[in-house]
Amino acid sequence: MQHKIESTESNTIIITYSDHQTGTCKAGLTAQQAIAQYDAKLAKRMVAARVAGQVVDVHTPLTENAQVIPVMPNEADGLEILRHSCAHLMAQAISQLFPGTRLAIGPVIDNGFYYDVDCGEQVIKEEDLPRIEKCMRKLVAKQIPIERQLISRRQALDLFRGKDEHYKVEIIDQIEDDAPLVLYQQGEFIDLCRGPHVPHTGHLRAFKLQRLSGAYWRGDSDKVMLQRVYGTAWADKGALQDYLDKLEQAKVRDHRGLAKKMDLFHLQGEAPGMVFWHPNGWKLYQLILQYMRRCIVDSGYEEVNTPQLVDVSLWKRSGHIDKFSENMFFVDQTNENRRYAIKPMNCPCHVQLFNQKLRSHRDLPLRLAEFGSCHRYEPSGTLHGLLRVRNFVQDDGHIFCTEEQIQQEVSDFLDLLQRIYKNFGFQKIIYRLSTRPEERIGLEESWDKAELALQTVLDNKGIAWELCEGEGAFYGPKIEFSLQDCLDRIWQCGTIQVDFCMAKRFDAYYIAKDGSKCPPVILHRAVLGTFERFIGILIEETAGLLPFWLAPVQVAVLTVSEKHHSYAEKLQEDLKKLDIRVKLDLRDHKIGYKIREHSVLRVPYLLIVGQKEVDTMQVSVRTQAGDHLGIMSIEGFLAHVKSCL
RNA sequence: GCUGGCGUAGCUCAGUUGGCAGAGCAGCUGAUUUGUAAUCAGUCGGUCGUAGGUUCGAAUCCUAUCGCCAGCUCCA
Repeated sequence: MQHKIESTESNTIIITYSDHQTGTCKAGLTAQQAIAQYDAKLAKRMVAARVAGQVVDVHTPLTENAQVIPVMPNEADGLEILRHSCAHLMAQAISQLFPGTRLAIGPVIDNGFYYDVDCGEQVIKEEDLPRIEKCMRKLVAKQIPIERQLISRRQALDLFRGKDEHYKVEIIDQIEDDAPLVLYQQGEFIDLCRGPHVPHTGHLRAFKLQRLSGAYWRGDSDKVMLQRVYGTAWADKGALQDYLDKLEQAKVRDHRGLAKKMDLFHLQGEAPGMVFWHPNGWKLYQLILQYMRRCIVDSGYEEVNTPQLVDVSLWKRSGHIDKFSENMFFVDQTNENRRYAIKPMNCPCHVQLFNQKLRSHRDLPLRLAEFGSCHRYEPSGTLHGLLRVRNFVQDDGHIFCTEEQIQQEVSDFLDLLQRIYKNFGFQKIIYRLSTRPEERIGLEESWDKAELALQTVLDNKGIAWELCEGEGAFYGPKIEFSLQDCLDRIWQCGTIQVDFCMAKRFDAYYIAKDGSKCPPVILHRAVLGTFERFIGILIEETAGLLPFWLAPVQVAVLTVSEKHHSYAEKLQEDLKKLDIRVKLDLRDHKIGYKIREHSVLRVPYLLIVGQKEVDTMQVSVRTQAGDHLGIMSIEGFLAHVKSCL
């Protein structure tokens, strides 16, 4: 189907190229033809055109004077089009190989694309992916033209109903706009799509299907589950290979593998989602905890500790039983005929602490902190190493304050958080504001106030943030502070949540200036989030090469032979006295063997001790990265370490 | 929880069509006394995740179950 060519007053229009040269052409010429006048090679390789700033298909006819720039496959817009077309190509191949397949959606994602399909009884297996790829390549070789068509809503509905494509029908039904719908056709394959697309399948040269998974139709777990096929696509084979190599490299940073190598922790089936910390891992954990303890004390918090098992009556009152019980563990103590909940959060207990005294406005803000062990029953399919567990400790805290104090407290918290993340070496923090969810407690006007307060602080600090509508906690909106793992998956770590509800539920109040009783606002906040997740991310961020201050073992002393043992032992004692975490390796192995082993364990510094060092009372220093720092005195080594901190 | 895949020695992994459970590393023993990412030899080690079933015979086929992996839903 051809585009309708609008008549123009003059038959000739002026086009401007990317280098600001101008030319003329007949109205109705396509963007590609216009580019071809200027550079035929470019026109052949272009995947789309930017006409007057709008990205459109190459076949789009030009109707008025405009700048016309080719969109090439290696630029961002071009790649996106390429990937989108690749999703269609894959859907075409799947439709051929799995007759009766119904298509849902096939969008572009970071680095690639996916398509959700419903093959009825047929199951796409991992081993089918090469088959689908092969079919795709055949379609590529045919250079099938990809044609755009405009179609009325009625025609579209008839078409897709006729094909029994009920997902497409549902999508069309939900498009409110009365404008004509856009179809793209390549060979026998037709899909509803906004486009633009590459002009023919021959442009899709570098792609790979990656994995399969299930995905609910419209992301709703009550709806049918579709089969999702993921793929990646690039401008050329080199870029594709670079990306695949990068993925392999990233997997080396996976904290689960590194934890094994570094002997940090393990998980086992009898305690799903709960961590067995090994000595090295627990050292790291404690170092971070002690650091956080110093930070919060310096920031005006008081540390407390509260029970892990609390009678369900308290959780009924807090609202957790209503809104959160699916995520809670319970303990039935039958000989007492009592039911306890294992705490999923510390907040209700902190309110109990607040309530133990009559509080004055002069006591506010009251900042309570707790490194309390919490348990949450997370669905089994969501558990993921340290990044998603069922038993965790947060660097949790609750600030009891007045409404007027919210902004200052949130602002101070953000400063603290940014300082701490920087100290751990994180550059990229993702800020998200999550607003009221459907399941919630509290008054609408309280939510209005709380959401506004958080947004104001973010804006005042000039922070770029995303809005996550409906994703707040049941008791209040929150700012989430997220970090990314080795595969760029986003994990929420820190958070600050405004809560106007919890205090009222527990009749918590303070005496205001005018003598009246007022419920305090409670700010729930955590900088790291959970130690578990934070450590997982930290390991991936550093690829296990922890900064010196966090290395479980900071220095290993390795002897060349038995003759050097007593000197090495003395060295160990001296370093211990200086609070350096040191390990001595006197085993009967060659020095290369010992170096390899401690390098794998990611020990930052290896001190090699042989005859030369014994004679001169020095050490030979090697870094984990394999750099030789030469032979130096202990003092010289310590000075070097200090200079690197 | 859902979909798909996987589960074999401490670790990383082979194991063909159903036919005696394997390798490398680690461990242990011995030799070796070593100079910057794996010294040599010998040796130990497994109810093949668990429970049923089919079969003359199951790591292999079937069913259930637990766990893990990827994604979905959910979430720090």
